[in-house]
Amino acid sequence: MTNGKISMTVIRRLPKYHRYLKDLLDKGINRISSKELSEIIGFTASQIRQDLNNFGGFGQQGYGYNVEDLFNEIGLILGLSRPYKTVIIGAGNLGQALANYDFEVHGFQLVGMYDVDENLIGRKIKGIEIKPSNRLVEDCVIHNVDIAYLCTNRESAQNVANALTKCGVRAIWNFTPVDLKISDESVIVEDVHLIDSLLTISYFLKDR
Amino acid sequence: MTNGKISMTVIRRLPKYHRYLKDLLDKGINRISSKELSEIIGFTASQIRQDLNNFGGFGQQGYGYNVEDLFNEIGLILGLSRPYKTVIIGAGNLGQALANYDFEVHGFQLVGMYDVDENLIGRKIKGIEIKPSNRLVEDCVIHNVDIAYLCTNRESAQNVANALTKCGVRAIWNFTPVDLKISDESVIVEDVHLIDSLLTISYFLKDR
DNA sequence: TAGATTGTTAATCGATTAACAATC
DNA sequence: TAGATTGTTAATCGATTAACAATC
Repeated sequence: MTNGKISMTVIRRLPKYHRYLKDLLDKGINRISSKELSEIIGFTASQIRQDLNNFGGFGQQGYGYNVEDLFNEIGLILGLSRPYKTVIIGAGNLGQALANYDFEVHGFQLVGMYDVDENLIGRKIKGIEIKPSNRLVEDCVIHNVDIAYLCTNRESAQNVANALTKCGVRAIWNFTPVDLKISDESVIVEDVHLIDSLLTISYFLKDR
Repeated sequence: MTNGKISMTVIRRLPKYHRYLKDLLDKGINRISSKELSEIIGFTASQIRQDLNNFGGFGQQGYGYNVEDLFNEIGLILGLSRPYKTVIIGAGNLGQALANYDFEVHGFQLVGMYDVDENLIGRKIKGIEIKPSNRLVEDCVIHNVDIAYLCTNRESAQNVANALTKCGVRAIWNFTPVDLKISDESVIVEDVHLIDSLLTISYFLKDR
């Protein structure tokens, strides 16, 4: 199906399809045309058909798409068919917030939390004990961790990232305001630069 | 300078320019060419010159750009010349994390935090007392709040958003997994859909 | 079958890159 | 002045939209 040359713009729309199809499913709707989906999701019908046809012909002429089938297909495309092991580095408010999100339902299983703060070490969040950061590398190797949620301060970010790439972690979800330099190109870095997002707001507010 | 038809792709790059120029400034570098900036920021030199010339001719032929001037100009473009008043709705871990970020240095002043949880109401975060959510509308009007950080659960998100638009809030920074429906088109909504970001990671991990 | 809607090709639009004259 | 680098136009590339034949 997928041929590896799917564009980033398409990939970034996939989670939105997934969310809206879940909503439709929960509402008991089992059939939808690209035109109807267009009206609720806000992409054009043409774009929806183009996007989906990157991965296969999931629809049926004269009928549309089966909601459940399409939801499952997109789940497969997004890699939700199997679990991922995750760790959180930096167990402050943000790290704790992420620990409490229900990412497990999508297969993201939290196996460790780490911090350097003695006041946090030993505490349990969602059944996971916060451990000292010097245990991180060892644990990642033992547990075969897939994804690290990086919630440290800006100063530690690059060093922790370097350590993570050396112990087999395959992706870093980066919440620090640093653009990480990663030598291993197979490691995926997904940035959540909150300040960039906030400055976008102020751009639009400035002359109102 | 700005003519209102700047594309979203350009606008979303501005905060990154701002960050990198700050770094250069802190390093004491006061002059940079588009080529040099290109090498550290990762955009092409051509793109950098195109981007900047949307807003004015900030450079000088044969010389390049003055780092401090350019940093200040981009700050102005991003609307950082004046303060914004902000509130946080939902004072759980995420809300508290946002309260503790140093957004004040960019002029985002937190003036209120709200929650429905009796265990949280009355607590102080960074000198701000968490108040019951039924005080939100009144306070927004009194304080002339510009931006609301929406950190409620999915169920409350749309209702709170409706209330916010009615009391003059001009932007919503949306951390809920809901695509808000806002009738007032002048209200800016900036989504931080964490789950979408995480699913993008799993897309790339799936067949590795 | 007739109607509906897909899958897919072609046309358009917008964004990025390349090139170079202007000029500091 | 000569060299460097911008600002800006033109060329290319990629993404979106439109159109329609295929087909359920």
